[in-house]
Amino acid sequence: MDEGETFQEAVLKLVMRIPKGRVTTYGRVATEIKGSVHAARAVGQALAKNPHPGVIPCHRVVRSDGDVGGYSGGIAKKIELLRAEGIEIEGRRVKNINEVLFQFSGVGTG
DNA sequence: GGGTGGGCTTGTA
DNA sequence: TTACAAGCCCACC
Repeated sequence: MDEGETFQEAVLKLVMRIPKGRVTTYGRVATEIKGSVHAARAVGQALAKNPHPGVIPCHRVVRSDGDVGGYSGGIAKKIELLRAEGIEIEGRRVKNINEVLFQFSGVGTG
């Protein structure tokens, strides 16, 4: 991330790059920024406190297990948003997580 | 200005 | 499936 950018900013910016109908995992974001999957917790913190709700598709971030994880507005809400994008959700997990899983690698277009 | 605790996680046994 | 441990950042005192 840029030196002037903070961890939170980096997370938000990265999540903003997630296209519609796609999702990513906390670990992916954490690895892209800190290179440590354990930073996933910090990623959740950044999203939980996203200063730009609506601009930051924090609902497109799920757990590596496919579970939608949590959501400040409610897990049910997160599921509804994902389904609204065409993502299949079963119970609290993404069925085609492997298909909608967005990868930052190879997206270096901008 | 310094120290501690909690959180939208992950991986292994 | 359940329980435990590791590492990261922000907020509070």
